[in-house]
Amino acid sequence: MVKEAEEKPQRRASKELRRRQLILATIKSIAKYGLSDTKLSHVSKAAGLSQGIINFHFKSKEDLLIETLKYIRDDYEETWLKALAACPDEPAAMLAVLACVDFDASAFDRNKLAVWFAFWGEASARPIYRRICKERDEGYSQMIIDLMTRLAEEGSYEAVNPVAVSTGFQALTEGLWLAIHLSPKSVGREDTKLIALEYLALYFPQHAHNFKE
Amino acid sequence: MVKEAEEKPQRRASKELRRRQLILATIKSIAKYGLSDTKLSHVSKAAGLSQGIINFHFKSKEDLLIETLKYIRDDYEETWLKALAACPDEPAAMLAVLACVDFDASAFDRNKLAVWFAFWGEASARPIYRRICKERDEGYSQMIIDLMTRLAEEGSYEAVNPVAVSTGFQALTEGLWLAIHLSPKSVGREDTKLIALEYLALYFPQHAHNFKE
Amino acid sequence: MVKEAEEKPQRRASKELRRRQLILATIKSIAKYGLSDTKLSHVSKAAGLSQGIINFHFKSKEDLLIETLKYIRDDYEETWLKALAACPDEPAAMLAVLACVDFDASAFDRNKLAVWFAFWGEASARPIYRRICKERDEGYSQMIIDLMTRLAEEGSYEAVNPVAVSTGFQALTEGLWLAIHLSPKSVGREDTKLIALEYLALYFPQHAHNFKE
Amino acid sequence: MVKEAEEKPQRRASKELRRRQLILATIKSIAKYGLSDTKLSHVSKAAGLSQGIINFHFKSKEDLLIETLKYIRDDYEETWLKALAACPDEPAAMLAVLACVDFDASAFDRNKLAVWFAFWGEASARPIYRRICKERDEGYSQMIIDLMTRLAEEGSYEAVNPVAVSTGFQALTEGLWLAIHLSPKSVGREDTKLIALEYLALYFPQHAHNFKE
DNA sequence: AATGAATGAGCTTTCATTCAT
DNA sequence: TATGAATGAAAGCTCATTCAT
Repeated sequence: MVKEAEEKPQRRASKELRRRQLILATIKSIAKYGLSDTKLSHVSKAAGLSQGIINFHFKSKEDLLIETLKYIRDDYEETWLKALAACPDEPAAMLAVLACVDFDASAFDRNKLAVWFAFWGEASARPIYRRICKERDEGYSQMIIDLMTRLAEEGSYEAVNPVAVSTGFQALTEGLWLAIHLSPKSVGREDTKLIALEYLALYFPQHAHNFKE
Repeated sequence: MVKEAEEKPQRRASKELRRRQLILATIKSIAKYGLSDTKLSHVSKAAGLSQGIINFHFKSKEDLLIETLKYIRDDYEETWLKALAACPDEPAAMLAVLACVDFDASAFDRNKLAVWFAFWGEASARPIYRRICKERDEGYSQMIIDLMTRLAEEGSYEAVNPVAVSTGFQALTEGLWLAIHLSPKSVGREDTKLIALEYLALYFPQHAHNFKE
Repeated sequence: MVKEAEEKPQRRASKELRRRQLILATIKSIAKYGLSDTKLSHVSKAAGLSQGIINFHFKSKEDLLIETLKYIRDDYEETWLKALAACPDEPAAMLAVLACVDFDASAFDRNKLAVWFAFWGEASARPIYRRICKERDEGYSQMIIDLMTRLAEEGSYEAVNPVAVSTGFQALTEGLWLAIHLSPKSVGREDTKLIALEYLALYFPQHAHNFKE
Repeated sequence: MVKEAEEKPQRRASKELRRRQLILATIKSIAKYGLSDTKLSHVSKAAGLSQGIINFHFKSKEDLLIETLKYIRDDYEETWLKALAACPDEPAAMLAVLACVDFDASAFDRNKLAVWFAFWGEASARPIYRRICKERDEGYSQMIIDLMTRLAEEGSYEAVNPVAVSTGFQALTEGLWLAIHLSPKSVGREDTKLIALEYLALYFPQHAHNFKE
């Protein structure tokens, strides 16, 4: 029987599944209760499992939190990599996709946003969080710089400093996230998307048509 | 010696003074330990006072945290109001001042920055924090909109939507804060200041000279 | 050895068993330290368990106290119901049994007596205690009234007002408890029993023979 | 001036007044909050004075409580001594007065009643309270025994054992107090007074006319 | 692999007491 | 005498972690 042969891998898979399940429950709990009020009992309850389960799958609560942060770090990267993969290999189009994906219904998740802010909030006190947060930014940042560099060569954008503009672009995006985070009802994702696109259009006016919705 | 005065605070200080002293100690503690790891013992120790003192001057730990948040909200407003008061009453100059003040050595305080992120991190879970954070933004935001509206009338900036540009500007500033917050060593306040100023220059090119350092 | 079983309680006991165990420890503690000096540490130590156990099985200390009061309320009722069940169904005999059971070695428990006084002492300040104390009295009182009514019909006790006599009888009993409570060494349970029986004999002289020991 | 001569005594008197004031506030607080929830802040507030005042006039909180108990002990004795003084020197009349005074509007004070129960509640744990409570009973008890002995000699009450009847009488009175304490709304002082008087009438039928209202 | 009762360190909070004013 | 800010020991309670089942 095939089943027998798969038994062991299945068990491993199931273990991995449990961890995933608990990480997703942690994301929900952080969004709902905040990082400082997230208890393991919230998490296990949200996962529909028993109290002690977490210390069985994670070394400690701290470990669970770090794994949760790593999860959303990887998840974020995956999201924009996928978006880029589904788009023509032209820097302007790709930048436009990146500007959009952060605010698109398909990828945007209020809970994950809350988790980012939660860990950013503790970053000054916990180097490990800071490191993982920065890892997220660095990959993304490098991609933006590359794209802007390619774009700057395509057009005549000699004045544009890709590093600075990329820093600004990323800052703008994350600042707009804050606006949504604080005022989900009054700040819409459509508006913020337009603001991010316009930023690109201002710096790369010859490709402005790429940065219209 | 000045030190003596600090080590042995007057045994009987005014209530308002003590509260201030404790709030300042709370800011330090949040920056150092994070919001979720700030203990009252940290705060009272940082203030050089006894354990019980906090519940004597504040209803509870939660109350202390809220008062701390209100304190930095008011402190922030005071800072930019003062900066504006010391500057000629011209919208472009005033916007430039606002762009600079957030990154100027005179006003910038890494601890307070950490406190902002700490509370933003809990904002999704605690409406009271969210409300106070938004109050900070609203006054500032309104001032930016007013200035941009005046500037738009001065020059021929018909295409500029002051509300959207102001949202972007504030987002950019706060996003740049995040970059500093996460990478204090690699992201300099001079660089971020230039990025913020350039944002203004892009939208208001006829006043670009105002937005050079 | 039996001792071992007591010293090392089963690590996993049923919830109901633990609650009972903690309530009994609470009774001991109240008798020993008084209500105002009963600490959770006394209780958990008396139960041979750890500090945190109480908040695991009871919402709060207050909840534990209320459950303790309910326990002795129910325990008291059970005691006299059992005593009545073991006695012929004749009102005079039954009244005699009720007069005796409160002072009989078999049912009398100095600790529980102390607990009653402890809660009576707080009754004016805490409606919830008052309510539970009254519940105890009401069931008992009704039984006394019924028996006296039956007895009054049997003999020619037209002058006897069962409600008033029952109130007096219950008051006498509880007052005698106070005498024992305050002077356990000089006031004996045999003496008080005789006083209570004589009260009945005075009101129901035709059945006086029932009210001799 | 006379004033100078009196200055010192006045000061002492004023000190005594303060203590009295604080003891009265303690009685109110115990009735309102219970003994276990009576805080010095309640007492000083009820007295309209400042926090630290109590440790100035009493060695400690415990000392204040003991003095409060002594106060109501003396106050109680004073009450029935005065009532006896205003009554003809005949044992039956005097017993009737004693039966009444405990329930008479003139002397009855719900707060003091609550204080008695509060201290009785702690009596099993605190010998000092027990001692003072017993002191109250003893003087009163002796007076009752004396009166009953005199009465027994007057009439032909050979069968009456003054000690036992006196114990019963006092128990009845205190038990009726409990009924009032627990159910101030449903148990009236008129009813309890009649029950106490009837007890005397039953034991001393030849003087029954003395024990009618 | 999973449960959930039990633990106990560590937190916030209370409050009698002290003491500079 | 009197005040009330300050202290700090001690309490109740929380909750990550453990472990018998």
